[in-house]
Amino acid sequence: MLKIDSILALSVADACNNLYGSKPEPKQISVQSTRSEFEGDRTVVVFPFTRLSGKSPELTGEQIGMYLVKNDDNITNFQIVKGFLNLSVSDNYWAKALNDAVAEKECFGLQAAKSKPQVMVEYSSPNTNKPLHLGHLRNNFLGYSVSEILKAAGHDVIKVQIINDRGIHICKSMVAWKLFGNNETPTSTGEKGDKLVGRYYVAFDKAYKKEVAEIISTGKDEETAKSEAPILLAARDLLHKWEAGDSEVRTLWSTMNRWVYDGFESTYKEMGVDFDKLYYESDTYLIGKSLVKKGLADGVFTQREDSSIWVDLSDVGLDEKLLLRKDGTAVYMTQDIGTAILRFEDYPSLDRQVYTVGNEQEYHFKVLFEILSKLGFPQASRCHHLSYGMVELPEGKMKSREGTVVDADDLLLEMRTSAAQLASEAGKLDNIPPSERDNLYKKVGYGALKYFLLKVDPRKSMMFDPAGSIDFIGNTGPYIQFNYVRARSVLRNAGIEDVSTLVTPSTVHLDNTERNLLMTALSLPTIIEEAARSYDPSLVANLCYDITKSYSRWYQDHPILKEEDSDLRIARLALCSLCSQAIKTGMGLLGVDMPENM
RNA sequence: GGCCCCGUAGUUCAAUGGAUAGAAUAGGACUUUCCUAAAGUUUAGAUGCAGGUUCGAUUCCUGCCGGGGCUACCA
Repeated sequence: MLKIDSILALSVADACNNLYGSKPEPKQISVQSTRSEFEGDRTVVVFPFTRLSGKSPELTGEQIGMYLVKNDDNITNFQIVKGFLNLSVSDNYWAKALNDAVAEKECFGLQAAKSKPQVMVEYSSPNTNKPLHLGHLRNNFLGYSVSEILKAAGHDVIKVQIINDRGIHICKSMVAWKLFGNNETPTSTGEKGDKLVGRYYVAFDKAYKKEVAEIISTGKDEETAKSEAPILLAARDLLHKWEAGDSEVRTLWSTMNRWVYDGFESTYKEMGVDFDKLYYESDTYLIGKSLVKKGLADGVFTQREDSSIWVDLSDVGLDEKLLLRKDGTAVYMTQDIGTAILRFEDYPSLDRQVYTVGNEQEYHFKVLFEILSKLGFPQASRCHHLSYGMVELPEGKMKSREGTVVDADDLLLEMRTSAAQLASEAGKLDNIPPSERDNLYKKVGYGALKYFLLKVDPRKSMMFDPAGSIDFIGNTGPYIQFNYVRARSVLRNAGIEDVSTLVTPSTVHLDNTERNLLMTALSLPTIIEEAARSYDPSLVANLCYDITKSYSRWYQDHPILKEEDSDLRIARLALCSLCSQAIKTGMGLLGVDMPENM
């Protein structure tokens, strides 16, 4: 929806009112881009107005078209094709639209900061026993991008994650490290902390299975063997000591967690994502427990005879859900209630929370939001589960047991080296000072990866083929970067310091290709709004591609610097500036850095 | 069994109920004395099946077929 479309919608409503005595419903007025094979810029679908006119679509279009040309200065001409009214918009209007957008410079497309409600976006929230993998990359890029998009749309955004730092799984790594670790540390081995701890988690599993097999071979059944394996008992013992606050256990726990956090931190830094605040499960699960007990006292929850506590959601079409075990220990939901409410207390003006979590947890979040609602939080109805699909490999889901997990650090490294290799093969390195090369490889390699993961509708599961690697040509991040670089190069060669000096005279006539390019670039503000409303970065990614594709086609046969008509030259430089700015802003919202040379 | 999501060119992705369903890639044919060829031009190729709603359906409704997920006192 462009500005011109809102103007046209009003004019069309006027036309109907004057011609037929009543206005159509706003949503019946549909304005879209005119298909390139027809003359005109914007197209109004006239079918909905035939009810008002009582005439054929052609005749109705004819009458509205004539009215518009006569009464709206922006419209110079019209044509009817079937039930479609194709309108030609004046050169004057396009020149002004171009000038207005260029004058906004880097603010084009953005709304005033913090002009809309405060939103919290949670993303990442990994398990501290496993290094980050491809699925986390989608999660992180998505959460980061949605945060940036919400900011661009005017929201005050707080980026957070919940760190799952407590429970039996952590104790397993701790046991294994105590048994087999020989006091290794990330410093002593030179290994990333998350990888080191992940290795001991695997070591636990291996030792556990071995013990289970041994017990079974002595004649016991599998069930018994699984619950009696000494290493598991040792892990449980650690958990009890942890909960009792045993200082030795707590020290080891915080030491090993520190290793993991440091490892994650370096990966986050590499990915270019960040957080404003971190929440730890070890801090929130007790809050959750007390809130559940309070809810019980307030009559929101119910207690069974075995003393377990439940919430009954059958009134909203869901089931009963356990909130506290009969032994009084917390479940996942307990902690999430505690975390959510703690956040509302931490940020009193928080309008809603957005949870970036895989789609297998849709039910969980439905339940969580219902519970928050029952507890009297009006924000609950605006909370949103940003539910995304899995990243699948050609052979199916990633499975750590089968060793098909695509490690995040490995993939980032691979993207960097592929970018380096391609740059060198294409002979691009002469333009790039050696000191800037690594930085460029990151921009291009990570740009390819982020764009690849974000251009797909988040809700859909997507395919990644490790053997095929991610492209750098075609509909890719580097394609967009490359055209940005060319556009920037033109502006540099033209010696344009301040783009707001590029004022296109109102008499300049832009051809079809140019007007289409302009219209595409001008849709950035609306697309950002839509993307914010639907929590969908793919809309922004697709627009960046559309602009780039149009730009690249146009660039091919429209000289800019060599254009002799000085007014037209200014208009083209302005277009060049607007497109490069729109692309840079859009890609920035995806977390993709744009190089100035490549 | 119940509930939810998804089926579009060989492949990976698009398409507020609108015109002849768009791209990319892989295949065929081309373009470089010209602002960065990681580019551009051109050719060929798809809505799972069957109904319904209406001026018009990839989109909305029903059934079927196929794929995935959820349905734990796991996280």
